[in-house]
Amino acid sequence: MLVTIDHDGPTPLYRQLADLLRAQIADGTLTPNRPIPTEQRLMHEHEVGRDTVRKAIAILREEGLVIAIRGRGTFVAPEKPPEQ
Amino acid sequence: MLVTIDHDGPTPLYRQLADLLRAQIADGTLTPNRPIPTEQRLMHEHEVGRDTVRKAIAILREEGLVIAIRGRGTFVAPEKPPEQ
DNA sequence: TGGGATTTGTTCGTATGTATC
DNA sequence: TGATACATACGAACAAATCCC
Repeated sequence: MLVTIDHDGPTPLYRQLADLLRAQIADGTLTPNRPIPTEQRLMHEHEVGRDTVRKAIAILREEGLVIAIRGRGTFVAPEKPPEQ
Repeated sequence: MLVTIDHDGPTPLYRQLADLLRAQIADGTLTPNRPIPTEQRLMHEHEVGRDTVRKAIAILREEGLVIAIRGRGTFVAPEKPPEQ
């Protein structure tokens, strides 16, 4: 993963991180029913605070892309059946 | 609770909110040793920012009406014994 | 059975930047 | 200039659920 967070740009960090994770779900780097990195890992990998990580994940949760379970982790949502 | 915050009037929002909460303590809507609504709840209920909520609560803290505890909440101060 | 580690959830504390009036 | 107000960002403490030995 070469995509990084721009700590200086105008785009909020939490939105950049949400975009990054969303892209990883879209391209298969993160797969359905499997956990995404923990908040701690995301904090350290991207050098952001927990607040930023949680805001990013909150966006993905609202979008239905991930499901967070206390004590277990946050998982990529099951694949949505193709709508017709 | 019908009292609302006037977002357009001349009175600062944080002072309106402080007045509102103080009134709720006075009339028993908020009771001693019990938590007042969280910052998040106050933000959403009154449609103001966190900054405004915290400024309002800061006033009540200075007045000794509430006590804030990190990780727990903000509580109406114990009843003051009648002074004689 | 128990206890510690992990992980997400909640809440207040603090600082900075921007915009508006 | 200063006060008001919101958004962003990091921290700290506590709570609850889960996992593992």
